[in-house]
Amino acid sequence: MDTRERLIESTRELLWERGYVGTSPKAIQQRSGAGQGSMYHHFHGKPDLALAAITRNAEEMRERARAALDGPGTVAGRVAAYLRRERDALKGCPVGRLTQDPDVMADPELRGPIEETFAWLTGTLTALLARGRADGELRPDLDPGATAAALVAVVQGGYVLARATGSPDAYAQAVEGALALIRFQEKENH
Amino acid sequence: MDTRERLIESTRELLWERGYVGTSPKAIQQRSGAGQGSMYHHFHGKPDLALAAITRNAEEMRERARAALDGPGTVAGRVAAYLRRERDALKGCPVGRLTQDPDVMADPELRGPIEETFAWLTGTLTALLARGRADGELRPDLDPGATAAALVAVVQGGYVLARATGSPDAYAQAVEGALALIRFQEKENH
DNA sequence: GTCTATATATGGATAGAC
DNA sequence: GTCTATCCATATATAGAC
Repeated sequence: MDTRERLIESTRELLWERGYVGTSPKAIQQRSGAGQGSMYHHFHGKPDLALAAITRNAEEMRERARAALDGPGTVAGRVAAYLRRERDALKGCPVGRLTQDPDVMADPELRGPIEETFAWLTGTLTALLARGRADGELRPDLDPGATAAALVAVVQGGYVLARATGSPDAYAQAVEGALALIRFQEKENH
Repeated sequence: MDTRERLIESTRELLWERGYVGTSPKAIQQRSGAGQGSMYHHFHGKPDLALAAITRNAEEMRERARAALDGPGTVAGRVAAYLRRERDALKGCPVGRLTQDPDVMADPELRGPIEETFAWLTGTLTALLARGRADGELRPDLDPGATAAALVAVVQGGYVLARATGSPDAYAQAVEGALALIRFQEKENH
């Protein structure tokens, strides 16, 4: 991995662990093994480097979600696969956590990938649920948009609970609670 | 309001807006109108002052939740009242946002009130749902603990969605999606 | 491309006068 | 209780040598 790449990867990790305000250029240099001059040669500064890191975190999150949601099985099964996907719940969501970062949200460039990612995710889930409803797998009165928003929120909130309690179990419990509720939206004899 | 009180209130706001790492002593002094010496006279330092502010944020959050959950009506109605309670969704949760703050979570003292608050909240909701089930209002196969976790997660995740999209509507949508699912847990002729 | 030197502001606090 | 002075480390760069 070349220097530029190591800088991006180190920044990705640090943004995930400590957020934008909590991540200093010095910390990035130490983790990546790159020197001061090296970092400022490859990037204009902290915001520039952060943009590269955030963009990549967002892409990876979409890729992982797509993999679970595009899988085989029923709509309800794919939603379950997505929610139960292996996650390090205590680390939280690398994209969602940035919504709490005032300096990130204040900068339209940095904020962009975050906004897009959540729009894409809820949109994709909405379309999937709508298809399940059209196919007769799900109840006709289910609201795809609201349900999708609730599901994405359960994931994001599940991370908060896991961190608050110090245990990944809290995430799992929230997810299982949501899936149990979804179960009643599946029509009996489909 | 005396100086000590203004310091706590200003810190509460700043922790809410910018988190712990993003809040400097100088910013606290400016917002509260207190001088350097004044702040260090009343508190030993940033962590000490933050503890007072976090404790108060946690107490207020419990108080507000209790007010909605202890209200009149059915169990499902009280849950709905809690979820729909007036909130500034774009500001996020003053307690939940701190779970993303590495320096807060690393300090057992600062972390304490956060852990307690979420334990209390999910516990209270669990008990309420269990009562609804025992009373025959809710389906007998509903899992109170998992459902409570899912509901708390929807609230916390709803804040994330609101901030990510820049609109409080995202919060409202997630909440309504969850409430629609809960509706199917109510028994027909109770 | 990488390194070292240098620079200004801020973070977070202590000391002592009033 | 509050104010001013002072302190050392870190944040966030820029400049220029190699």
